[in-house]
Amino acid sequence: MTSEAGPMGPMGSDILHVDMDAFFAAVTLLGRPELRGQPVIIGGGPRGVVLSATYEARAYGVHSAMPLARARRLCPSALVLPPERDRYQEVSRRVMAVLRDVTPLVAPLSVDEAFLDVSGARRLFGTPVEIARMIRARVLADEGLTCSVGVAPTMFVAKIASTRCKPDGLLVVPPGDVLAFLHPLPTSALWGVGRATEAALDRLGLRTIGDIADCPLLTLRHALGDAAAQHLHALAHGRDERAVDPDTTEVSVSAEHTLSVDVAEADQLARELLRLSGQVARRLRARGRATRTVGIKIRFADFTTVTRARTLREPTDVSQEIYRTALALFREAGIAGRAVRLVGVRAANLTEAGATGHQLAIDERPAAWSQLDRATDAAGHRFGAGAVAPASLLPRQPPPPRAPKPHNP
DNA sequence: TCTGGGGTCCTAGGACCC
DNA sequence: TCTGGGGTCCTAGGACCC
Repeated sequence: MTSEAGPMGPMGSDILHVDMDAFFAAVTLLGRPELRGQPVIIGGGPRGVVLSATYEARAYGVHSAMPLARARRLCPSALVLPPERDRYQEVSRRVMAVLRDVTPLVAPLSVDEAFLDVSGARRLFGTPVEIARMIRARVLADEGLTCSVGVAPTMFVAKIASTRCKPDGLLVVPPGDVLAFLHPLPTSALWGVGRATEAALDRLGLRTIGDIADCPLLTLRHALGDAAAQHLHALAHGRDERAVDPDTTEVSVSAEHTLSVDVAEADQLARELLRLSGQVARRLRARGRATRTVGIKIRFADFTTVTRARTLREPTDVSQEIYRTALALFREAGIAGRAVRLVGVRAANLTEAGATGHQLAIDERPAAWSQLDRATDAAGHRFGAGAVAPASLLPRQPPPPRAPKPHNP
């Protein structure tokens, strides 16, 4: 709980939301300056979606999460480039470091967004607005990238503010202006209102945030359930008790993959589960964590999705154990023969690795599997991820030429 | 339009315990 | 024998976010 007030008191606009503009596209364009000013879309794959698009492409109606096929139709002149995730991560780390130079109270929301509580930084760096200007200038000078910053008394108002001043903007919402700022906005501007909730609100005749504020809580509760109703009602009145929390400990780790064509063959799906289990386990080990609940996700050709999960007696970070559980879940799910478009593996219920004494079955020699993982991780560090893989994941060799049958006269 | 991959949080129902 | 109520843990599904 960081409720300490800055020199302006607890009611100042001390929360910043920093949001990079068209982040993936902007970073990619740093390496391709000749493309500046043109419609560029980041995305790829036979069944891909738009991950990011320049504002020139957005002018044609292209936006994030849109199927690439549709984006291409809307904007045939756009250049579609593959994502460069490592570069995005790298730039993200440096931008977050700029923010942490201002205050340790930085809560990253994703690679390209973060909240800051600057109430303790006034003495060093000035008012929140001055800090926002400084951050924008430094990110531009250091990285050649623009960002938009919302400044407000609460996290969610700061977030809406940054969204409404994009791109390359700065918007301050003083405490006294919060309700006048919020109430005319459509319900969908609220954090937590997506398609389904917007439709439910619409059925109640609620179109703006002001409408929600005026609606009795009980009515909202019937339509949305307890938690969502409370949440939205509070937000609509400008109330948001959350503090900027720099703790970023994950609750789960997952890996999933959409196959380039639908697959019904069990062996091929099992190989995919093996690969994804390895990815999940490797990430767990890299973070020093272990999982007690292993889950799988299967999406069929018709887009219906099932999940299955199993909680283990002891946490594990061993690739083979995660795979064995995932495979058992897959076999027990009774979906043999159906055409699958996506498979996923998830680890939840995370603990610190080694926090509990390993109590292991004697017959399965997990110590040996664990050693294999460590060796694989080390090789991955030296030779790049994927340098060492289970034999069943290696590209399949053509069958060896058949030896001529010995003549046995 | 034909829908990625990484996450978080909530709900509802069942098992189990007291 | 018909029958409470609360708490915790687990699973499946879904909404939502970037």
